[in-house]
Amino acid sequence: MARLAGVSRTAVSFVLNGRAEGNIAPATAERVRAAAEELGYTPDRVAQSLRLQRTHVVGLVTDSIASSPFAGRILSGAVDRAADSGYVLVLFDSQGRQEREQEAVEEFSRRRVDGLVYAAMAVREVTSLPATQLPLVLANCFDTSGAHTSVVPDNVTAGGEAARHLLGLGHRRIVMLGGPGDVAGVQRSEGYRAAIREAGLAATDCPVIGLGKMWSIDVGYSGAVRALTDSRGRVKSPARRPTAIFAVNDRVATGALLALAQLGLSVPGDVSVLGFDDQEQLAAHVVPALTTFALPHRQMGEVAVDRLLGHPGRQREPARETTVRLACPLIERDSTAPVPT
Amino acid sequence: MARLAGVSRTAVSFVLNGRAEGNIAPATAERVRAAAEELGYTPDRVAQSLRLQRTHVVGLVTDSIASSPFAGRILSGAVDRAADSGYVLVLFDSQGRQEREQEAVEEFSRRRVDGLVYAAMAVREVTSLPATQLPLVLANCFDTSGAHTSVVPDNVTAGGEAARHLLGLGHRRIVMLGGPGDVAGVQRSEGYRAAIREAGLAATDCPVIGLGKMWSIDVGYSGAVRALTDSRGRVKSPARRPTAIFAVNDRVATGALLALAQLGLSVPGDVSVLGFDDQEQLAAHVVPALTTFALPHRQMGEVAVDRLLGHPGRQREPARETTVRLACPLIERDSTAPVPT
DNA sequence: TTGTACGCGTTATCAA
DNA sequence: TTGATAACGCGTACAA
Repeated sequence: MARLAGVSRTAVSFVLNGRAEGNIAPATAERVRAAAEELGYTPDRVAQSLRLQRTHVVGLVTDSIASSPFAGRILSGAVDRAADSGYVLVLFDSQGRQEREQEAVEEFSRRRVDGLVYAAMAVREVTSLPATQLPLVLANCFDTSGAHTSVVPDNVTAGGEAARHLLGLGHRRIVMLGGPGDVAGVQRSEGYRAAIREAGLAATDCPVIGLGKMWSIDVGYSGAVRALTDSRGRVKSPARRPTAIFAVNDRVATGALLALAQLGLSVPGDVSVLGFDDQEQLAAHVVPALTTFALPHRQMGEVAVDRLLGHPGRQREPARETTVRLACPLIERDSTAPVPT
Repeated sequence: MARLAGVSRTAVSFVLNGRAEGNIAPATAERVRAAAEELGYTPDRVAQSLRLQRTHVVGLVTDSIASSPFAGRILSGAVDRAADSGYVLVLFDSQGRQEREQEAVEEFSRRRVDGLVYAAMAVREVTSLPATQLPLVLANCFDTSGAHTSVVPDNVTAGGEAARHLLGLGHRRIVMLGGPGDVAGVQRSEGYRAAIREAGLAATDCPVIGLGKMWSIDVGYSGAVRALTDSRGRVKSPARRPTAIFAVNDRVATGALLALAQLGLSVPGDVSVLGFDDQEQLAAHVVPALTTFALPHRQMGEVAVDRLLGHPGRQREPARETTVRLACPLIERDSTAPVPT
């Protein structure tokens, strides 16, 4: 390369790194650029990494990219932001096997990645973090020690909003399908209960029905059937049945929709259904389309690498809090309506 | 490191790379290992890469990890197999913007990745592949030129199996919901039609109802309503309505389930529903659970990197075909049954 | 069996 | 303003 332009390697390096100004004669710089263009020359990142002791690589390790329909969004958010800063993202998925996570981190360490993000596919407290000296930020999970900055969805606030939304529509007999059971569940139901209490309603009128910890469509289906039928299996009378269902997630809500259809009840005519997650391919497409809360997955990926890379977070304030809680905006669609009179 | 063990760098390198045998005195080798252990020393991959001119990195670029509920499986399959061979996977997601793909490939090239896999999230023909000298294999897509080896699901065979499964249960009035519309659709309907024809049935008894190209739940819902009701909006009589529905994917099948529930028809009592994809969190959890065809996403990721890395594919034969077609096994669950008599 | 010296492709220092 | 030269941390001929 240097040969072709008839200049020194130093000159080439300066020009290509934008430090030509004031160091290299404009004519020389131009010759260098021309030669680079002609040869398709481009600095070798490996050599650069060795020399600079910075790889411009961030490692992302996750407990399972495959198990969640959302995983993609946090990944692509992270990849995107990394790319914006000239970083590249290397991925490892432990399939939930802890020891593999440790190995992955060690491998990443050998590869001299500049930082690590640990992403959980279901929000949770992570108990045993891989040991490492590298900068580490947590996405969709947190450690109680608070040693690392972590970015998570604000489930409890959204849970409260759920209650207030339904209350605002006039509903007074609401059931929440799926209570505590995982971290997201305890947070959502906590916010929900608090808001119900604040509104002066009895917890017995607005019960939280536990659904175990597997919140799938079929579970939502049978939960809804239980909430809407009496002991003889008949649909409860309008005066006794709930007028609204707050489902802990969109899959449960979908199960409820299925049950409602089979029971001959209309949504939102007879009962309103409120979901959570704004699950792709589901929430917006079910019939009727679900009113729900959007989980900021993409944003979590973005903010995580922003923090890691030292961007103040693209917010006004440098924001040094160790845990950043992202809002879950309410997406109003067709499954909720004022209480039938 | 060499200092601590009191040996030369050569010795360290030999020992750590398993070339000690016959070159290094066992005692020395042991001292080296001990020292490495104590220091937590591990060879620097960056320096290694530079020296060996091999990075042990494979780059994966995709049109969109986020848009598909399956993406994760092909990713994690790829990551896994890469890890098995001491490779690491770097990820880029173009969000469908072509020019970004080219940039990504160039960046990967600068980073000296050892190979590339291009993964599409919906099976399709890829028209403009990023230009590159690097070894490249295609996952879930193909180029007509056949210049690259590509690994794809065998949709047409599965389409035929769908017809034969339903036919075998005695069904004679079947409707396929969602015909051509994307590549997967043309392939599935092609196999389906051929099998119907082979069975000697008239295409008019087993029509394929087009559903555009967005195969979502709501689309399946209205498609099913159309197929099951007459012009006055009443449910067709048992003698006239189809006894089975073959949905082009599980979301469409789910829409059909929703419609059937609202129309008061039971599944599989009145009509059988057959899906496609075995979509995670959906097919197995809908009520009733869907009989469907599993898309071999994880396997596609695995095979793609196997091919890339030169493993003959872990099959008996070296198998040099340029396109490997992976089977989509039928998963029998509860939504299909013999035709009602 | 062990150690020396070189090169991988950069960037950075410093003298010219 | 430019051009040698020295690292960065490794692997490996080749000499000892």
